[in-house]
Amino acid sequence: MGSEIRRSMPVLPISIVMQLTDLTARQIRYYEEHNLVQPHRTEGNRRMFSLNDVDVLLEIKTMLERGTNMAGIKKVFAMKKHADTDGKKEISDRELRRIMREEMLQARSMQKTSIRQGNLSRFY
DNA sequence: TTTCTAACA
DNA sequence: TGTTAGCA
Repeated sequence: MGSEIRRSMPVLPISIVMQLTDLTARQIRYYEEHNLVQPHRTEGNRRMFSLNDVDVLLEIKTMLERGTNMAGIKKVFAMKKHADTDGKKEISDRELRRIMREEMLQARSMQKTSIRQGNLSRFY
């Protein structure tokens, strides 16, 4: 899983991430406060993001543009973490399913997929 | 020069 | 979320 290591390598300063995602530094730091991304820190306390972090930020941006609020975004990401860890464990929160369904429909209605369908499809 | 934290005429 | 202050 070498490519995975590469994607997780913290090599991008916030300025680059801003250009890649079209998000402001304020927003990026705000999403970090909410644990949506966890960039590494340099000795000088500077944030260093990985390509995976950029992907997460882009997904957040997509959901934001669609109107999803922080609460909804948090739930979806919490679910994704849960899915990665427990594989195929049943979801208890109905609202979470509703948000997930909307996310799937939205992603499907567009040309790009904001969330890997392979990870979510098994819940439907 | 760039990024960081904290805070709000 | 923007923006600014004062550091590192």
